[in-house]
Amino acid sequence: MDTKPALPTAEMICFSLYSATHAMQHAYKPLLEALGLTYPQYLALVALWAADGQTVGQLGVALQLESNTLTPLLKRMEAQGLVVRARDSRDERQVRVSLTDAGRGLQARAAGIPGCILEKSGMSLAALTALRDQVNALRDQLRER
Amino acid sequence: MDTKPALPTAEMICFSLYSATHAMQHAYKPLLEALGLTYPQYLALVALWAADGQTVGQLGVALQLESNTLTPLLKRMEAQGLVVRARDSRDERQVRVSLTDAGRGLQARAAGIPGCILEKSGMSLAALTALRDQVNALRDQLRER
DNA sequence: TGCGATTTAATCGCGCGCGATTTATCTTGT
DNA sequence: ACAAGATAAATCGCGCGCGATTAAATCGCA
Repeated sequence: MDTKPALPTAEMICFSLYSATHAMQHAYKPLLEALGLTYPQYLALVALWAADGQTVGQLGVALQLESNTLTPLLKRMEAQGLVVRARDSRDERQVRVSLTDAGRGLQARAAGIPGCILEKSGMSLAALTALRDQVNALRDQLRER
Repeated sequence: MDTKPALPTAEMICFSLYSATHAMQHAYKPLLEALGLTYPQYLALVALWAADGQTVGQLGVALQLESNTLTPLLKRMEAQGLVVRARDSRDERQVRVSLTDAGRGLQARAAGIPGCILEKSGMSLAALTALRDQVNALRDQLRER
């Protein structure tokens, strides 16, 4: 009654990434919904905690997302009171995204998340770091052709 | 004017998978749209090429997706004439998904895709296989807790 | 200075993913 | 044989991702 996941070799790497990403988001979900966040929203907050007041474009570079994804996401975060979006007075084309007190305040409440995920992964920090570097190398290869 | 992607250590593994998955789908896109397929539709076809006539649930196991994702996806593929969906006469709860001639015919036209992706990845088959196994191990760890 | 080219966000449309619920069918225990 | 429970797929709502397009602001260069 079982289905062998008998996918060809090259497809399996893609499927691995695909399903591992879903599993990762699934692992984050209970931790994040306690904070009222989705996974991409959390990634945006992490980027803003590291550097507040970034433009939409800079966030796009950091998160590898376009404005067509970021604009509605940031609007929802603004509606939640986590960030403020404002045109840059020096260059009105750009929109700067700044944390509110509530947005900054979430950093402390989210402090335990990385450790919790690390534990769920069942891997050592060294192994995860090595894996990360390989996955990043693959991603960068794919991006530049 | 650049943004350092200065994300904390544990987040970076997740972000790696997240962005590598997007990069992978981006790499597949031009190859797949020549066939009129999306990436999840292609994965479903690959699974059906390996084993035709699977139920929605079996496909869900193979692709790690639920019926709430698969049903509309398969309906779109049926509308394109790639598959047929039919209730199993032995157990009317189940729906079997079978390839049409057109769906089977795509296999030949898609034969070059894995090699093309392999080339774009810039990695050896051995390296990709090793990476796949590590990513699968991480995914399985995350799934079972 | 002025006008076309470029840059930046925003908008639109569509296809996923998935939590939660619903409907139809089958199984089980008595 | 029948009701209670279990199982399979479908439905609903919402938040991404992203290709394509649009609108506004800035830049470049004659």
